[in-house]
Amino acid sequence: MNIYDVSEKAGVSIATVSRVLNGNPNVSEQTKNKVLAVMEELGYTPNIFARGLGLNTMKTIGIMCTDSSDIYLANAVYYTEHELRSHDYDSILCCTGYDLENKKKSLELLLSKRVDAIIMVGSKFLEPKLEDNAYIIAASTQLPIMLVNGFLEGENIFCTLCDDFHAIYGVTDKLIKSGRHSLLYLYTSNSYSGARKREGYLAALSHNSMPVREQYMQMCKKDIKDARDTIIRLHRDGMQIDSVITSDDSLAVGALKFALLNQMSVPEDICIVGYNNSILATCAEPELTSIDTKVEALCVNTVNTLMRIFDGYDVPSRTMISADIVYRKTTNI
Amino acid sequence: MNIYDVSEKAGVSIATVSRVLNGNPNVSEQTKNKVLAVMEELGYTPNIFARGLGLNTMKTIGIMCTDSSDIYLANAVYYTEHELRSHDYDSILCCTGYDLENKKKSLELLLSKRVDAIIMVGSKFLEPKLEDNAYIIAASTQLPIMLVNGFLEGENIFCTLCDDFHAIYGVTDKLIKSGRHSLLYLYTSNSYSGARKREGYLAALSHNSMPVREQYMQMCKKDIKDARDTIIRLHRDGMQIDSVITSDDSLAVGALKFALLNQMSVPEDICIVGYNNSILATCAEPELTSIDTKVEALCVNTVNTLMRIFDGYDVPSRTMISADIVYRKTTNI
DNA sequence: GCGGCGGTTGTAAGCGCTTACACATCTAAG
DNA sequence: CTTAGATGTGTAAGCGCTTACAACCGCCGC
Repeated sequence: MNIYDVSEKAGVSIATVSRVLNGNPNVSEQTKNKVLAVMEELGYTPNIFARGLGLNTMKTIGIMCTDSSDIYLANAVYYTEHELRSHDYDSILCCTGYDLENKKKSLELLLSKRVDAIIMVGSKFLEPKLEDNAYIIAASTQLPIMLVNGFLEGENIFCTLCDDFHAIYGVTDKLIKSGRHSLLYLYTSNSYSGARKREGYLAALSHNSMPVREQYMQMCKKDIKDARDTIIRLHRDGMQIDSVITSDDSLAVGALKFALLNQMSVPEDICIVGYNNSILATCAEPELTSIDTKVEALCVNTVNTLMRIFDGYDVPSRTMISADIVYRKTTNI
Repeated sequence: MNIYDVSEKAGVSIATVSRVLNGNPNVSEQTKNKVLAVMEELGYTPNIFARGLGLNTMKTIGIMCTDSSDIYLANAVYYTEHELRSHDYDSILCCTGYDLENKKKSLELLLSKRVDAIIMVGSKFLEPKLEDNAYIIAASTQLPIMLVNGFLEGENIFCTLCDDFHAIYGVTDKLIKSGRHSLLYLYTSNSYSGARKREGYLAALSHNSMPVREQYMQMCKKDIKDARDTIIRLHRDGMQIDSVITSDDSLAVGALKFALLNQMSVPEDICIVGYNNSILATCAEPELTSIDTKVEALCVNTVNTLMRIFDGYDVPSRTMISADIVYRKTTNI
């Protein structure tokens, strides 16, 4: 079943059929209808490979995601895919994991699939090798590389960022102003976005003339138990803690478990702030104050920027979207 | 940059280059190495479209998922993608939503992409129209349709199911045996898997000679608050409840919130059982007893079955994987 | 009556790859 | 020494589509 079958049955040439297929205006209304009718009748579907061969594009975008089972990233993938589809683009999903070698392989795979652009979700972008990779792609192909909440500078690299700095700055500042002075910052990774959050925390301390104490910035796994145990350990070592600011809701839940074990009341004895405003925030008891990072807006902007690039417009290489603080029961600020 | 450039530079014919590309054994070690060296030097990447044109396959599987932002489905997509990749297949992700018209469009899109099979995740499979669609595909193409925890009968339709019946039967039975007699079953949808769970609940009642009371089977949205409010309403109307069995962890969390509001102690006054053993189960306080539905095993089995189909083996059209009850703090059975 | 001009359609040359078949070598058995 | 068979390589015909170019038609103005 190919274009010849259609052309034969419709009594026209394959060129005409192809024109109808591509919405070329140089076809009389009459012929067009006839061809369309035959296509319908035969249930004809154009062969995407042949088409791609000629056009050398497949209207397909590669999505690289470190871990699509992560709640936050799953949402990002979902919204990205959704928005792409509304623009008539498909996506090939590539879950790379955090291993650099795998990322590189995924990148090559997407390139070999002749995707029209690559959207990266959840990469850390502080790893020199990955930077190299992104640079190499951007340089060797004209492929736009879109980073969702990541940052790299480069010819064809475009970033849509959440304003993590001001989000963390905002809550930290409010907590301090409300009288808190032992603020633990618990984070999971040294990603670009992670670095911005950390800066926000530090800036708030500094603007309030509070000392920076290294042990009050602790890294742990993105895991409820690991977060809980980290705080338990710190507490046992005598650390005073009246607030926990985290880089992910799961850590905040860990903090909540710690408070429960120690019979500390939340938010009186200890304030807890989550991040990403995921379902964990409303699942927790009491419900978590959390930062809404506007995943959907981030993804929509990323895709729209990409579409503008395809259309030949100049676009800013960097867009910042501000986050919201969602106040719930784990703070009284 | 194409196969001709490589063949010329290597001083061989394009056929030889193609053979090297495809691992055809009829190439001398010497020539092969020369060709590989030239490819490397030129940074040659075969054009996937041309390849697809010749082979009429792209080693790509379409994944249809109703909502990849759902925790359970995100996991399923993740494992499926992962397993496919380990078999050297790519996936095109299509989030269809629950609208039938969209599902149909997604189906057509995947077909037009010439995917080699379709894996459906999270479809309800009780909707007549969708069945029709699946039947049409299965009949009109030779495309295998793989259902992850869904059930349809048809020529090229293969299902990997979680044994939801025995999972729910098991907990319900244990609860009854431990003395509970007012067991509320809270569920979200009338999917195939949902129907099996319900049957499990009913069977357990019946085997313990307990009456079936319609109002003890309640449907609500997959949403913490909606579940909570549903139970609050029932309770206010005077319903006795000493156990809540749910079809999703989020509903169980809702039940937990109800218990908290009513100062009922868990599990003494009320036992609560979740489903899917998601992160919500360990996020909740107390942690939820939940059913581990073995998503990974389900997905791995689905992909492996597909690979066997591709290799020409006969495979069962239906595989059942048993679920585990993970005992935590919301039950004392 | 003729050239020219839109509008419409057809012809044929790719796009980059796979692969059946043909052909050339070389080996080993008869 | 011949020859069947194994082994390695090349030729060329697709795969189904796009599109530049050519060709045709009817119609206009001169």
